[in-house]
Amino acid sequence: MRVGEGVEWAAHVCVLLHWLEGEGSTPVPGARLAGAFGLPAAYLGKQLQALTKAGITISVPGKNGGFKLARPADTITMMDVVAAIEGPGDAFRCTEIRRHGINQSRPAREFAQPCDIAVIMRQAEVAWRRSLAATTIADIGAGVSDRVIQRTVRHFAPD
Amino acid sequence: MRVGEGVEWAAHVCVLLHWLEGEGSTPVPGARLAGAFGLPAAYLGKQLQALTKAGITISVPGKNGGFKLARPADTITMMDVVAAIEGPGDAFRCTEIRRHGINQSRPAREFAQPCDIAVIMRQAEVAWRRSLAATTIADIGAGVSDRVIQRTVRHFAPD
DNA sequence: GCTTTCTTACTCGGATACCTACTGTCCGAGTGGAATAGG
DNA sequence: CCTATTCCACTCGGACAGTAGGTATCCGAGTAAGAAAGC
Repeated sequence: MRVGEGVEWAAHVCVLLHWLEGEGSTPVPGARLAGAFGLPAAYLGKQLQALTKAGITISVPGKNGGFKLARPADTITMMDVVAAIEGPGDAFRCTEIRRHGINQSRPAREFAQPCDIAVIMRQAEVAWRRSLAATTIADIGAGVSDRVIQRTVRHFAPD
Repeated sequence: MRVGEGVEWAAHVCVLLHWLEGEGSTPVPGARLAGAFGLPAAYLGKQLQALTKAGITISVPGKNGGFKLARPADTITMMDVVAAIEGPGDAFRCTEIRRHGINQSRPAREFAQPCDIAVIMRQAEVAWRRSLAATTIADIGAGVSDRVIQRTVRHFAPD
């Protein structure tokens, strides 16, 4: 089991976009975001596409275009970001192997209630999701000192 | 994010081995276990190897050999099984991208405390692990009727 | 000086290769039991 | 009849391909700003 690298990238990007947003703020180009973290711009673009499709960011085309958060940072949870990048499917997928082999000729109604193992795996996944949903993008930067944030923002100030 | 199919197989196998164990019970060959669930025997063998390395099962070589649980089923948690198959590594791995890009020339001591995003991802993973560790192999079969278990055991009775 | 048009540079978006890791398979080493030959 | 030996069938174990999904890259469509020309 492994979560893709894109999740880390997307989360950092969302936090950065949150720091940069304000009155009359302009969208931030994907290449600029990539430069901020030393990431390959082309591939980060793919993740930004996913965030946009999920309604987390908005993409603005054309000159002076770029990306910005689609809604307030305190309404975007880490779960939203993870789901946007990793996809909606569950991590564990029951293939109902209990029905194969020696039980393949059994009537389907004997398997009416879900497989216990699948239930347990699902419960664990729900716990994981709940934990991620408890934190928003706005929460994440809370522990970072204002000076560090200001220094970061200054890097993106118009020349 | 996705958990390998082997986890489902390993869990079912452990439950089955639990049902089959008893006074003077003989080890169950891997091919027999595979047949019970209609799985490819060769590949299931790979998972059984992992379970054995993790100390969950014991492998007995030679004629009348096979696999059996290494310890009481109520001391084997689902977390143990998942860790044995998926490996010990964390699902989320922080690559510290905050240090790259515009911050690459900053002194290391500015990043002394861990990245907030990594902390959140880790917390979620701990919740997942806790949930899995709360259920043992012995618990899983509890909801299954004795008749179904007896029927399954009979399939493995000596000819 | 103002408006309209055109050019241009910059942006995202999807289509296209690459590569790791999971999935699947095979054959050899080792072991225990059973048959057999000898005492 | 009992015992030691040999053989053999059965088991696991690690080494070897195949494939799906994540990683990385590129080039084209679209847009808005700005320059330039006309009124």
